[in-house]
Amino acid sequence: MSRNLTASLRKGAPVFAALGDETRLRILSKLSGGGPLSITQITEGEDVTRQAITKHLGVLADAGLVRDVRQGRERRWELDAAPLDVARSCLDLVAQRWEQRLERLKSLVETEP
Amino acid sequence: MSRNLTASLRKGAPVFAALGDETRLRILSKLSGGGPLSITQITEGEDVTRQAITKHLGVLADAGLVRDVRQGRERRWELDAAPLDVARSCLDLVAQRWEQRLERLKSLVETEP
DNA sequence: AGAATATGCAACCCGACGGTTGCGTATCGT
DNA sequence: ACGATACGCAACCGTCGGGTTGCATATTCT
Repeated sequence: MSRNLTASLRKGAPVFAALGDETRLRILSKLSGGGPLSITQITEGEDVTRQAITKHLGVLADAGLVRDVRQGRERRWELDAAPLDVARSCLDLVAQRWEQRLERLKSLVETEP
Repeated sequence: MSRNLTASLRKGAPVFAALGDETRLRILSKLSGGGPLSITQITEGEDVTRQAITKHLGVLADAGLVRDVRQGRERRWELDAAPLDVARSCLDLVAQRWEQRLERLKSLVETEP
């Protein structure tokens, strides 16, 4: 049970690390909105270089959050939402235990006159 | 709506960044389990220095994930689950849009003979 | 073929991060 | 009062992350 938590946390860390950058979150946002986008398309409107975006995509890909599909001379990227669920369940576990603890504390206080 | 997304992402990033470290996740795990713990208590069992733990606690505190209560010569730390909800809703927004997109794509394919 | 477009690769810069060590200060226990 | 305990502060270090620039390669278009 607590082992489950620890394991979940270890899996969650890399995903969170990948999510812990505003630029990368914006990239995910773009990908969640439209279809698969090419690197230059993703770079459009961003205030960093295409190379920077490429690196970010690499990080996201390592975390499994995104995958690429080569198509001629361009390389289109699309979202893979699976790790998002991993991250969410990770958050749930911590939050859940925290709630439980508060609950226990609450009932403990309430029984005390 | 899309503005809502961007704002949510900007709020989420620091939280994710704070969560993107295994040691910090373990700290949160410890805090979610028991009551408020002192720094030395948190350090116990960890393979890094007390100072390192102190720094991690600082990062977590900056993200609002944790707060401290001074108590005599010791400083006890407890979880604040609010940012976890922020992070979760952030994930939800991205995942939700992604699901919607898949849904639209699916129905589009299905109507196409 | 030749220009334009889309991307890859590698070197380099710099600041932030994770971590340690050394020492000082405050508080508790006896 | 005095030792032990809990913590803070500051300097220092190696590494990694985000970013850029320059140049090479592949594909498309006309």
